[in-house]
Amino acid sequence: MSTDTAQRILDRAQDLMIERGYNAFSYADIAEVVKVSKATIHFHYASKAVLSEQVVRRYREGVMSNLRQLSRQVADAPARLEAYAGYWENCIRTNTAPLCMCALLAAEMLTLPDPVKSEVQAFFRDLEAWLAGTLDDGVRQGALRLPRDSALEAKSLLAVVYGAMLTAHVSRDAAAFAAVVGDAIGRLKAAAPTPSVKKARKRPR
Amino acid sequence: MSTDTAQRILDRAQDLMIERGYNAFSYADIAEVVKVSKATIHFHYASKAVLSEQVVRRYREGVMSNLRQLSRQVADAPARLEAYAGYWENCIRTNTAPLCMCALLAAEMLTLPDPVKSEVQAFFRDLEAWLAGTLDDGVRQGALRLPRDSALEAKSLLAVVYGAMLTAHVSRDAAAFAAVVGDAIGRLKAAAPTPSVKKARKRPR
DNA sequence: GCCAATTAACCTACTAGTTGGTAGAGTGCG
DNA sequence: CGCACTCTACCAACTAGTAGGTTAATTGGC
Repeated sequence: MSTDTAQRILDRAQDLMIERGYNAFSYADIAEVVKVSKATIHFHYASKAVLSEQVVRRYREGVMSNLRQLSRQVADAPARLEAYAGYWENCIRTNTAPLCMCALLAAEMLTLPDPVKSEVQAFFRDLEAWLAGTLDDGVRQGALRLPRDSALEAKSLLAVVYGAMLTAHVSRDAAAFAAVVGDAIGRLKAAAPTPSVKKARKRPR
Repeated sequence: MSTDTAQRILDRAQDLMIERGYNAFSYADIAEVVKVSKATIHFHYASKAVLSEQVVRRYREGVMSNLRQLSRQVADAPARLEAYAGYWENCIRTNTAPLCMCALLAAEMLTLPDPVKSEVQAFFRDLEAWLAGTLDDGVRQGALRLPRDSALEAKSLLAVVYGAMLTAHVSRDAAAFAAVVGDAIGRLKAAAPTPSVKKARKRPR
């Protein structure tokens, strides 16, 4: 079935882009693994730019969908941030994905085709907004205390997570990632802490 | 003169690697600008791996030399950190170098030749050590107060700087870099601040 | 229900251009 | 001379992308 082939091409392209970014993968790489000819890839995706754009768009939508789900499932804002950080710590530790695809693409920004560039920008815009929203939730819950406004704190947290991801990637040190990001989140917790496991009263909104 | 050609090749290779990283520049790109043939580049640098390794090594040595000089010239640790951050803020704002070359190479890590990989690792090792040293200086001077040990704080600061660099690069927003990094440094300043210019007593070790 | 036309999906074989790298022939200088 | 350096001319392998043809399923007219 065709849908299947198109999906499998997209899947493998994503794998390759997570591993190598934009400049270091080729149609031939995909063709080899998916067991189709390069022409088939061109049939489904007119150009490398189009294929890459769709990969990043789907990646972004997937991430944002997961984050929205996380927001629904974990009301407590600090716990939600820790779950987010924990996800990446796990990816790094198990080498599932040692780096967020968009961190890699961000570095390659100047060499990306415009549509891909836009998707990467959208990714960080959305992620930063989610972080800011979660920080606001935490303030409303009385579980977080922000030294600065949530917009700046979200930018800072985003920077810490992606910077820690990058440096941990270089030294292959998942523990360093966990320590740095854990510390950054811990700093935002309200001074009077919920003593570990005592669940904050669950309350809609 | 040959030295001159070799130098010019190295210079231009560095420019290209700062702009595009490892995977998106070619011998032809260099040859065109330096006005020599590709064969000449191969005469001076046997392979792309060797050339890149030397570029990164020189870059690293240059950066570390500048940082040591900064340590000598600016005794006050917070001011030293701010000078370091200010350097990058300027690079980003004026688009001199919108991203540290090693940030880009860190993202490309999995596709780098081994010798280049090692150089990138050495870069971050050295930079982190310099930051830790500066933080220690600040504590000794009474100008900084670290919530955690200097090794972890250095890792955190490194992550903030490189993460902010990456995200600012995506959104082309030097102000965001300055705000995030400035905040991170500000947080480390001792609660009772030296009122701006009062120099801490200079004391060897 | 049957046959012709169309279409989606895929192929092989190719293009033009680029990649890193090499061979070997100058060139100019001490 | 011999040596350091640079060149032209080439290579095989790879790049994204194209041309043109082959299936097999789907559609529409009768």
